[in-house]
Amino acid sequence: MARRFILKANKDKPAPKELTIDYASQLNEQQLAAVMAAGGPYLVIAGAGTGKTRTLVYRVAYLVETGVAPEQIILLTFTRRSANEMLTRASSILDGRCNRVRGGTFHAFCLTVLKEHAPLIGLPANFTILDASDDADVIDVLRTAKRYNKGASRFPRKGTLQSIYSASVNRELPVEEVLANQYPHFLGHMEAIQDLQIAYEEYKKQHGLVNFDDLLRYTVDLLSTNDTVRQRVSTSCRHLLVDEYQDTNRLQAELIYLLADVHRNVMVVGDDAQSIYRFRGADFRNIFAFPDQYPDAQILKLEQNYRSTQPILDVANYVIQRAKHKYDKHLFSTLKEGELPGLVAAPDERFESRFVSQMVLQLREEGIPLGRMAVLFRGSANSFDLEVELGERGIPYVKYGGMKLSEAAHVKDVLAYLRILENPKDAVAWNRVLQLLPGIGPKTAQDIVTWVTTDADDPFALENRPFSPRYIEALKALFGVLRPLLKEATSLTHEVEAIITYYEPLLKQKYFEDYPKRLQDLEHFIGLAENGSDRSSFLSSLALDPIELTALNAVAIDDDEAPLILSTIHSAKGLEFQTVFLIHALDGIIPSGYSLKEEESLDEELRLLYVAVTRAERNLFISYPVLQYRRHHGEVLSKPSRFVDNVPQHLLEPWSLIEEHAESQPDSDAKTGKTDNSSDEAFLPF
DNA sequence: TTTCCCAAGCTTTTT
DNA sequence: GCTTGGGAAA
Repeated sequence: MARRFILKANKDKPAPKELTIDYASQLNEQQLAAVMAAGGPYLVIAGAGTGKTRTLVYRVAYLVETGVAPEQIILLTFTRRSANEMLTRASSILDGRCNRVRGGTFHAFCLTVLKEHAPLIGLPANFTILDASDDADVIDVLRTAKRYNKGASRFPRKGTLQSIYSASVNRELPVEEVLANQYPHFLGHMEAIQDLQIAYEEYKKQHGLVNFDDLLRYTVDLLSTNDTVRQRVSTSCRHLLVDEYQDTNRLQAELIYLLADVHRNVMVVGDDAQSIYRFRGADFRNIFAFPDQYPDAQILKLEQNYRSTQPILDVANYVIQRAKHKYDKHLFSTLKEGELPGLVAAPDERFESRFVSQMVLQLREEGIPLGRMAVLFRGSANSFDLEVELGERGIPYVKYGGMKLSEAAHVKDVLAYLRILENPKDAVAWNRVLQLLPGIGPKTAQDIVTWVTTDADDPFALENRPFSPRYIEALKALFGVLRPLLKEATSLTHEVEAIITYYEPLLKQKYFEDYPKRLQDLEHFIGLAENGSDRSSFLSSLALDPIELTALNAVAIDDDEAPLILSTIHSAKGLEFQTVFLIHALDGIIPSGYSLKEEESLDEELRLLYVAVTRAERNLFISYPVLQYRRHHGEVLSKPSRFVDNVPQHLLEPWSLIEEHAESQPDSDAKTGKTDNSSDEAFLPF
């Protein structure tokens, strides 16, 4: 029988200093309860726009003010962007005292733990982090080596294998089950897939390679098997704050549990109606399992929405109640009045883009800054047409969720050289670098990688090596650049410059059509390296927090005014905007065509739409093109998203677009039944 | 073994 | 449209 011992307050202790922040006046009752909560486990259920971020920010400040050492507070979030934002806000309300609070993604946190304890789990301290495509490349090398690609029936491709293994780690399920659930057509290859996985795990360990999943998994392994380390790490995080708990997967929930081992001061915040990472193993049921995991957990709720007007919330409420799995949510706002959200039927994609750009300009005229408006969409390709239009009209924008700088082939090439310097056993990097040389293909690269990564003293030794004259000069040139950089400690900037000087001719040869554009990216890259501290953290931060390619260009275009935001719905999570445009609201896009088979994934698409709608504060436009271009079919009549179709007109007002000077109305398609005389109209001058 | 060319297949969301 | 796999020439 466990006993409880009550520690009495120390009467002699000086009274706590007065709090600098007047919490009661800045927070509502529910928020205040969460902010001033004592230690122990808490589950905070917070609907969209109810001040979740605000609550976390004040909680951090409150803890610091009441004497918790800032570095013992850990704020775990989903993106580095939101962690930074929260910590900046906390620091600003508390005159910088929150500066040393630790915050970041699960992955980044795990990285710091692993860097410190790498040897304990058989990893070299200079291990490299693989992004998803590097990870797939490792798998591909082994897949080819084992000749699985030669079989009679189709074997999964590298990317598919990567997803299979990743799902198995994140959901803590055997590969067998992942195959049965998601890839039944590959069940015939089960043994080969399992065998390949063993080889793959072995290969990664041998070459000091760690993928995103490994960061989580190794940390959980380390903390659950090593009591000393667990207690030490847990003690160093006296207060755990976890944002977006509905998007954690089993592994992450387990990690939190281990981190809270010593003190159980863990506050998780989330909204089950906003869970949108099922594809990555997230399970919104985690949030309901929390009280089972922590039987003494207290449940707090934030219910009042401060973000949006009631008409916007009415649409959100209407939408979410269509879910098969019902949510106990009904958002209400203090802002009763507001514009009715619009459902814009554009004749085609061009019209939709013109509508958005014109409306953006009009609203800017009315005084709304560009940076307070956002265009959201399901997949990053959905905004291509709009991007062209914005470019033509000279409207600056940043796009989140598109191509990342570090995903561009030429940047990956340069990163590969750096990775070799960091970890000379990094076989993926070697492979990439070697295959850039004329005369070296997959086979030769493999052979060279073997001898280069097994020689402990000097990877660049050529004596007794079975090289061929076909490529030896090129190889010597490569080694000639890398060897001095590896031997002598120089600055990161110098390394990057030396590498780019060497790489430039190769770049010119490989991409002669658009090589100046790529060279420009590399110039940006040098700039980043100049700001980066050391090579190791530069590489890992690029892997864990890749830089949006358009962000760099947008800064170049205009640095006076914050640009318009273009973002996938996923990347817009947790953010809010004065005006939101949701474009391409089509059946097959949102909900995505892939989700139609399963009720559960269909629900997730619905939650995604819910997230998009609840980003808006004042104006919301949902638009879709009536004619859609489809690759093999040409122009096709599309179906508006089933989620917004048939929303009563008093909630979502139909708009139609009329060409200026045109006599006749554009084809109002009878099937949609939307364009009638009561519709609002927007004019599109040329 | 590399490299070049052509056909076929796939194509969401992210750390 | 872009990657991947196969086949053939160098």
